[in-house]
Amino acid sequence: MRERILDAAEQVFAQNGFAGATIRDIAAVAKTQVGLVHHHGGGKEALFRQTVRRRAEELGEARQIALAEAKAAGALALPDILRAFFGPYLLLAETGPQWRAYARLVAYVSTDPRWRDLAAECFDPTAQMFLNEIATCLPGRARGQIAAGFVFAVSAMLACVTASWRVSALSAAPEPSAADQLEFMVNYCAAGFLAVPDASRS
Amino acid sequence: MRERILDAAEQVFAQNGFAGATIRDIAAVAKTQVGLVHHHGGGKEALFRQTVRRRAEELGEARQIALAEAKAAGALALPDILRAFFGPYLLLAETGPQWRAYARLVAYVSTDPRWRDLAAECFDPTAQMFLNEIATCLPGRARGQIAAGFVFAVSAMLACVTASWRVSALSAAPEPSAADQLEFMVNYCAAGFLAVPDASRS
DNA sequence: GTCTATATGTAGATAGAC
DNA sequence: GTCTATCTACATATAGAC
Repeated sequence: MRERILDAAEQVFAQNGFAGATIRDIAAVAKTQVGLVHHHGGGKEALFRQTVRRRAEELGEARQIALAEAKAAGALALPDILRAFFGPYLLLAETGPQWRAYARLVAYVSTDPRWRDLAAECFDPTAQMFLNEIATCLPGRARGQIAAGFVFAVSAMLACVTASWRVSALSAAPEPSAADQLEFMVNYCAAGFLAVPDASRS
Repeated sequence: MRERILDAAEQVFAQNGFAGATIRDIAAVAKTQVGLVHHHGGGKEALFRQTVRRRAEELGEARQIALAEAKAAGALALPDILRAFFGPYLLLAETGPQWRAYARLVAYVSTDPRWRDLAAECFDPTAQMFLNEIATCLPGRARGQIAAGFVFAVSAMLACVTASWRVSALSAAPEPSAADQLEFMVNYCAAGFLAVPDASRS
């Protein structure tokens, strides 16, 4: 039951945001009662935090494994690092709508200062790990610039999933495959990072 | 009075999203009554649409003027186009918190399918104009790829404004000046666009 | 146009039977 | 653990006096 409620909560929160979601909607999706959602979820806010945390853990682990595998395969270049970051999520996003909906949740959490602590708890450890790898590929760049480039890359990835309908509307083109999206993002962001001027040579 | 209500609505909507905002909050910020907000705004949804439209028009005009001025100054290169797109907003964002809050509103509208028509109405005309200019700089690239790169650039700009606190948190660096942010984004996105492979030469 | 008062619905949360 | 019934608060919206 607990799992079913979390699944339902995730879907409703992703679709409507925190304020727009209602316990009643969640109960309806989970085919259960309002009281049970409270019983298992511990209130609306606690339920929200649980849903974000649950997938953040799984995704963070997949990314760290992908990074470790890329490292084992040889010296890490910038595109390899980005692929290890983007790839696991795009793979998961293909497994079903739940992981696609999660992108909206992450976008929601990572731009709202209200969830600052949740974002820090769920996303910062993995982010710092990738930031360190990127920094070793780009010696001489200021840490702030690398962090800015990384936040751009994350927002691009989220836009890729949450706003693909806008890309289609603007270009009258069909949606590309996940593999094409991955290569596009890796190329775009790697080039963007390399364009950051080296602060130590000026 | 109407202006004061729109100002208040914009602030509250940007801070809490559509569902999280309440007419009561808006009335309180505008220092007026709930009934008046309905009277002038025509209901919550109509009020929301008005707030988004009002600034979209002003921003779109500023961008088109910047583009025309850049064109008059000589041949348009990719960084010139991006500067004409990013620059006007970053300038406005420095004039006060209202324009900074607007970035959250735009991010909200442009990722939620519920506001699809509003996004199309407010943002597409200007977007198409810039897409066309970018396309002439990048002959041979598929329109879909250019649109994807453009959506990335927009999301990066929004992230720059709405998630600058996350950049600071990740890097322990102070926030850069608006001029530095502009140059960073122009460099990053221009390089990203140029990395898109030419579909006509394969 | 402005304000008070109110109608109507629905939110989150809980109490208590089984 | 599960379900029904209900409490309390606050949401949008409107009616009607001034």
